[in-house]
Amino acid sequence: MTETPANPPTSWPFREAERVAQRLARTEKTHALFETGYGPSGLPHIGTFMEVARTSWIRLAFTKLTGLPSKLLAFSDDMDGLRKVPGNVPQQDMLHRYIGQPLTKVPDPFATHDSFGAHNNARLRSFLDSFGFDYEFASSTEYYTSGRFNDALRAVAAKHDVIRDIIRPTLGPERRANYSPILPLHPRTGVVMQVAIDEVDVDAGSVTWRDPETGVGYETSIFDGAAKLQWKADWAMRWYALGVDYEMSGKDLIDSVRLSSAIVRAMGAEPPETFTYELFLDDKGQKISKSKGNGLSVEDWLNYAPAESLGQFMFASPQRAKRLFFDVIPRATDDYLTSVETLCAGTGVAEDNPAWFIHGGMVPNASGSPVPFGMLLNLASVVNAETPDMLWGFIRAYRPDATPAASPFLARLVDYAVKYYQDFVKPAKRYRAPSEVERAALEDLAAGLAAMPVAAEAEALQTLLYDVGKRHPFASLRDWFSCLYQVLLGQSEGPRFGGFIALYGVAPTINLIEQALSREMVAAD
RNA sequence: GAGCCUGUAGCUCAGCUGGUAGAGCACGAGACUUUUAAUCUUGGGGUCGAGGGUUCGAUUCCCUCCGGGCUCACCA
Repeated sequence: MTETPANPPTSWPFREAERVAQRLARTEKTHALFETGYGPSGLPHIGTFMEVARTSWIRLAFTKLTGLPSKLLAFSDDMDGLRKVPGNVPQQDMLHRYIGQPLTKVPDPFATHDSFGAHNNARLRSFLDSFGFDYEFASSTEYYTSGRFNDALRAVAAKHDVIRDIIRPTLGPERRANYSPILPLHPRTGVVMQVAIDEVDVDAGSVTWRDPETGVGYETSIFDGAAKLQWKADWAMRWYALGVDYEMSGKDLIDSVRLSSAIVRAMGAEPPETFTYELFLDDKGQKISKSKGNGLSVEDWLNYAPAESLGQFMFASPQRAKRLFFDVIPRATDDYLTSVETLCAGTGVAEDNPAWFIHGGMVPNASGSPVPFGMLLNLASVVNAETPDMLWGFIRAYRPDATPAASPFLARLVDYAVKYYQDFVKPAKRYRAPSEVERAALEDLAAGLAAMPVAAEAEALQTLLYDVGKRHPFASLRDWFSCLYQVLLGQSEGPRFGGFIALYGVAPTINLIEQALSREMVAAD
């Protein structure tokens, strides 16, 4: 039974799912296959997360829309030849000896898996698993060697020249001369050969070619992993063989999508629905690249905010070139909180709400926070939060009902806020050196604090501050408090200081004063 | 050369299927504070890049131009 809601969802995952639904209706399929692909060269990164998350949301929308079964296939191109040795792995010399061979033939430099490819596959899987994604892993090597691609490979061989002519115009003169969609593995060296194919025997399922270095001619089977396909043909063949219904990719692959689709059509099938997303930029508007190391890693993000906020960021405007750098984290987190709030309140169409997707189509019962993340970060900075406990002290003053038990999500945010403060705000602080008058007052304060009981009341501490300030020749008490913030906390403004000391501790505060005074001595030398 | 994104308040950006512009930060004022801050209330500020077109009506759709940026053209 299908309900027809008054306001059908219009969010992009539903628009995409609609296209998949129409494709299935056209092809009379009752099961949708979504694919995401991975280059074997790198480790999982933020783009990997993005692609799987977005595809999963479309899949969720598809399920909601049609009720039909579907699957997400995470396909690793692990048979690809090792092109160059990554600089950040051990055993460089060993790896250099395997250049050109399939990654699943290259020994694992970390010696934890059967091959480098297997190692990377395992990393990919544990990465995806850590987010709880629902997917089926596929290894290109396994698919090739098991013979699963054989029929499709024969179809490619049958259209060899057509496919070659589709790709050729897009190549430079050098590659154009020897291009073939079929790359035989060298029987002696195991290298994936990019050589001219002299002859294609469709019936035998073999190709003949010549080793350009030795001049020796070979006839190689195209089946069972004895050969693989060049990238664009490989993509097309995979779509064809598996019946992929949907795959998204970055705009850098626009041309590949076009050509691979053309190849599938040449083979007499319909290419999947595709979707092109924009690439991320860094804070200066430059493209994010793994090799440059700009931008942001998943680890970075998850260090300072919950995964839900990363999902929120990835949900918004997939076809827009968004800047992805550190400063977007707080906002994404608060955007997420807003999403949860409106979702729980039942405002708007649930299926258009990012939180609905992030929580797998469910309305979370208590994933919100009574205090926005931005405010927590601000507060952490203002009160120099060394520990979550300190932050909680101030939060309780503001929101008596907010406790870790009552707001578990807030508790997570508090931890993140403290970490964010410690790693980014605190190191950037500029501590001013005290003047002579201030120095004397601070020493006076330290002595006064030393005489206080360990568990001094905020009120008593405030009185002490007040007394010390009056005892010294400050133009106004305000100057005295400004001095405390600027010299002790490295900021122009701060919390009520008596309350701060009560939470921070008397002894640590004395330490703070001593540090400030000695810091100035060092600077004076 | 081919293609993509983008140009909305000082800054960073929201504005879904067209109906006289919104948020956060910043700035101004106020409240709470025996000092300050967080917080709260409130105010100012935009010819929505330019010019055409469709429409009763366009920031929102179409075209052109200008500006900003990216991608591909070796490999995947």
